[in-house]
Amino acid sequence: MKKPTLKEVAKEAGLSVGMASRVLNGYGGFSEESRKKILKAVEKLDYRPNTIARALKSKHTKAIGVLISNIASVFWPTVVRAIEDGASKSGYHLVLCNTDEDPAKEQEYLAALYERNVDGLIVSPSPKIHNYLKKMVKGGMPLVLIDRSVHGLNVPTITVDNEIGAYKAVTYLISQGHERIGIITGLKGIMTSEHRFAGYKKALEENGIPLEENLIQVGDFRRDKAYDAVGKLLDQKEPPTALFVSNETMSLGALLALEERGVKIPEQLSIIGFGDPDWAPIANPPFSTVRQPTYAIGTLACENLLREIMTAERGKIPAENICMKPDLVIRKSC
Amino acid sequence: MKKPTLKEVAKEAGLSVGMASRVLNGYGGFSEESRKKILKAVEKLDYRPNTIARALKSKHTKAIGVLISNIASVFWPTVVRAIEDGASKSGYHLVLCNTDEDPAKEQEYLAALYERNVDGLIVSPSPKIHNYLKKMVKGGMPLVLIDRSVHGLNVPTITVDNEIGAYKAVTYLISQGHERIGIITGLKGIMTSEHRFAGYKKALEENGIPLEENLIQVGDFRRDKAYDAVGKLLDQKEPPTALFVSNETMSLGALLALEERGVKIPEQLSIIGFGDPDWAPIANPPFSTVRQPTYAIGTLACENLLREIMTAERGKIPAENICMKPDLVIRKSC
DNA sequence: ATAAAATTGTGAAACGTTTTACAATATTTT
DNA sequence: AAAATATTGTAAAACGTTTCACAATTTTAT
Repeated sequence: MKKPTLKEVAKEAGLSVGMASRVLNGYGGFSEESRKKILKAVEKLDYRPNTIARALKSKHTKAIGVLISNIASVFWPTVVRAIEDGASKSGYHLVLCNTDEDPAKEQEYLAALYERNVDGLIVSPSPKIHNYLKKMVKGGMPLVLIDRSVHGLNVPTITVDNEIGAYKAVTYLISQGHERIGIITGLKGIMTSEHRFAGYKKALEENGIPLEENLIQVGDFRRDKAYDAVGKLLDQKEPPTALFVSNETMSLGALLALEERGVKIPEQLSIIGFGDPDWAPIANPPFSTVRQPTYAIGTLACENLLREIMTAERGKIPAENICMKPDLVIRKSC
Repeated sequence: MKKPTLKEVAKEAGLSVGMASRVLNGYGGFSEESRKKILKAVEKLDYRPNTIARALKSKHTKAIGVLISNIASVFWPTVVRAIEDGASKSGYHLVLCNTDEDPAKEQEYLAALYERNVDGLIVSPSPKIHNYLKKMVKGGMPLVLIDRSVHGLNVPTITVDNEIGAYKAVTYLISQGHERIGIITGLKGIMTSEHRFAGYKKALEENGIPLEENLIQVGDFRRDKAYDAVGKLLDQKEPPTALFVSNETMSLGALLALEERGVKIPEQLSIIGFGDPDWAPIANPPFSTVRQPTYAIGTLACENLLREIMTAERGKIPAENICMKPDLVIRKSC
């Protein structure tokens, strides 16, 4: 019923606790004979080390905290899966937290994970309150930023070149002859949104197309907002002939709105979205996107974090900053 | 740099460690005066309790393990999100594990989580090796099963009535005049697959339609297998006029194959899938499905687990067995 | 055979809490 | 004013490991 302890193992084997610990951790000296005795006792009692006690003494928990906005939102499941794959290979566990872009929630989770003594953190930071994050880094907590960087925080950061991605997409639309190109942006203040918008702007500018206020709809990464935005875009006197949407979830909302209004794609409106969800090929019509290497992002984040954790001289190594280039996947929606 | 300990707090406040602990946990007697002293010291040193030490003594970690097949596969992100929402409300953290339906992985994770002293487990069990799970339950580990039940394991179980769901779907197809109805099943040996197949069978039987071997394609829940299955189905002399697909991921594969072959839906082939992914409304054509209440499943699982954890007389309460009824969502693919 | 070195083992301290038993002090009752 | 009771506080024992200092024993070198 009760978990056997090392003490009981030692007793069963007729040896001391220290000895048992040594054998089990293959550290220090012991004879072949006592090794066998201990192992036999372990077997007999079905002993399992108590990670808690170990952590208390050894200072590491083999757990890493993952803070993202929402696991139920496209992009993240794959990233988290990649992180978990990497972590479990090295015997680490994932503690998953959803912040919903809410700085208060983020801080709460950070504090809790700190109390929990996780060995490191992979965080997609919310727009505000990075002070606490900085404090943790200063306090020696290994940290890797993912999807968004934080100014003044010198830690490994895995991002996607959002500007390039958006730029490529909009440039492609322009090359197809479009001049009135709408955009549904992401949540204001969030780095990815800003960069994607910057890419949009740059593409227009380079082609001498003036920015037009009412072609710019501010979204919030959620489906319904994009759905509404499409309405506003289309109900104008001079509606856009093409549309760039800033993330997968909003692409869904936009397509839904267009479907309902019976808008012919790409005849009446061309559309391209940031993020390449698995449904893109079977959308109506097959949906053109900017694809980010989701799994790779997770893998890199995990690798970098584990390296941080392992490295004794933490902080001395200049933080690597990895920016992945997204690809254009042209299907039939433009 | 170093985390301050309770000892240091006590020293700063000029009181004993025991006193500090009492104040912080609001337990036992202490004067208003010493309360203030302790609180001031906590403030000053920015003290944070060490969860590890607390867990070692108090025997609970405020962590729950979640074992699912794959977080990157539809259905699970929402379920996990729901679980996390429920857990965090009560101060619990989630340790996320992907088993890939692999009994070996499952067992490994279970053992690790046991060593980690999680307070409870939410598990979607893989097809084999439930012995270990049973052992853990006997050992007093609170457990809630999700999506699949295990014979002989008397614990709360949250499932979907897969048979009814499939039955409804296939019955609907029959009502539309179809007689040659194909199925792409899930992975053999997994309860959900079997039940969905049973529903398919039952619907056919009730309508006097004989089961036809070559209309039954065994899938594995993965996209590519479904893609191939569609090929095999369509290349027959007498291809089916309707198709039932056993999960969301495979629906994607099937639709992709149909799209590539230029099969007109629903004119040439009607199709309906188990599981209602968010892309269903914008598929080509809008995709009819059997919808399961994903978020609710997660919420219920979490509620039941927390109840198990809280309940002192664990095991005495007869385990609740919740079976949710899925709905048919008819769109335009049939 | 003795000294030196290497090996194998023991016991106890430490990790940071919670909690129990009990001591000291203050308050009430007679 | 003394005895009984209630209130605050302390000190120390747990929790289950790891690890350090050292004791006991064996092996090797002289």
